[in-house]
Amino acid sequence: MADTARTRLQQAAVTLFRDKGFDSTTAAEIAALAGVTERTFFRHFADKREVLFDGQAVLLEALRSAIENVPQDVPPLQTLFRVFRSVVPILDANRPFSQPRQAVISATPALQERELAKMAALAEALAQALRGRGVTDDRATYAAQVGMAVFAHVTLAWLEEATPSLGDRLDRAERDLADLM
Amino acid sequence: MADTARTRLQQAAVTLFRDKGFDSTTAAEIAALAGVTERTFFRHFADKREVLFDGQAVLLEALRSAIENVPQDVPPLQTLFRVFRSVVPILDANRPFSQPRQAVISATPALQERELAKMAALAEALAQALRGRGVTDDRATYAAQVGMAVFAHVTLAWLEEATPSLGDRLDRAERDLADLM
DNA sequence: AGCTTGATGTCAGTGACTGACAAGGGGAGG
DNA sequence: CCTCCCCTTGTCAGTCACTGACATCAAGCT
Repeated sequence: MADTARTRLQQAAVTLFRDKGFDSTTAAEIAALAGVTERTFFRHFADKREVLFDGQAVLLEALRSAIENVPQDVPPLQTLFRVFRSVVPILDANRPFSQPRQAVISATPALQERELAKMAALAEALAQALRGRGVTDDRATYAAQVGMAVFAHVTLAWLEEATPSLGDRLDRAERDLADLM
Repeated sequence: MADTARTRLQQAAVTLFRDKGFDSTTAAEIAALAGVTERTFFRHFADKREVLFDGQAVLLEALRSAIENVPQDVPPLQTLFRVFRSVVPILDANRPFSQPRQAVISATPALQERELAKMAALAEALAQALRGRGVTDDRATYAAQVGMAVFAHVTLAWLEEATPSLGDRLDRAERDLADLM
C-alpha cells in the first residue's frame, strides 16, 4: 500500500469518478491528478475501468485458500457459505474503501458490466476449486454461480447499509435459498 | 426481418467478426460491407458490441409473457423452469443464427462481458415478474439469478453441441439443482 | 565507472463514438 | 399534382480511449 504511482492513480480515479462521473473524466485527468502521464495510466491498467478492479484479485486468492480449509465431505453449497463467512473479516476491514468505490460502480453501467465479468471469473474459480474436490462438472458450475450470485447480492446490500452485519445477512440468505428449493 | 440497413449491418458484423475476429474488424468495415456509412452503424447500435445483442429483447418479451401463463401457486424456481421450457421452440428455430453468433462471443472477452450484462438484465426482469406474483424481494432475486445461471449454461452447452436437446438438458439441470440443496 | 533493468515521459497514430448540419425520398394533407 | 414533413442517411469535424516505438533516468550490480 505504499505511495506508488499505481495507488495514487487508483485514489485519483475514485475521487474524480465520484465528483464528475466516470464518463466525463478522462484518463488524462486521472493521470494528471496522480502526477503522471496518461501513458503511465495505461501501463498500470489495461483500460479505464480496470483501475477500480484490483481488490478482486486479493479476494480471489482469499476465497481459493479458504476453500482448502473446509472438509471435503461438506456438500458444495454449504462449503461455499463457509468460505464466504471466512472472508467476512477482510470485507469488514475494507468497507471504508469499498463503499465509495461501489457507489461509483452502481452509478455507471459500463462499470457494472466489468463487475459482472469479475464476478463471473470468481465464480469460475470457485467452480474449479469444487471440481478439485470431486464435485461433478455441471453441479460445480451451478453451485459456484448460485453461491456467487448470493454473495454478490448480499455484499452489495451490505455496502449500501452497514446493518445488519455481513454474517447475519449471509445467514438470512442461506435460509432464503433453502426455502427456494 | 426485411432487408433493412439494420439487418444488413448485423449480418455483415457476424461475418466479419467470424472471419477476422472482433478486435480487428472496424465499425467502418462493417458499415461498408452493409453498404452504409460508419455513422449509420452507430445510429442503429449504441456501440460496436451491441450489433450482436438484439435477440435478447425478443427473448425478454417471450419470457415476460410466458411467465403470465404459469399458475401463481407454482413455486418460483419451478415457475422459471416452465417458462424456460416454453421458449424452447423459439430457441430451436433460431439455432442456425445463434450458433455462429455465440461462437464469436465465446471467442471475444469484450463480448462475453456484454453478454453477462444482458443476462443480468434478463434475470432482473424475471425477478420483477416474480415479485409481481407475490414472491419476496430477495427470494425473487435469488430465484431469478439461479434460474438464469442455469438457463445460460444450458443453452450455451446446447449451442456447442445440438444433442441432447434443450428440453432434455433442462430436465437434467433441474435434477442437478435439486441435488445441490 | 560502466552496465542493466524497470518505471516513466514523449510522440504519433488508429479507431470508437458524438454532435451538428445537410440532403434525399416517401407519405399525408391540401 | 404540389407541398410539407418526417425519417433515414451522408458528411465533417472533433474528442478520447488505447497502442507501439523510442528516449530518458534513477537504482542497484559488477
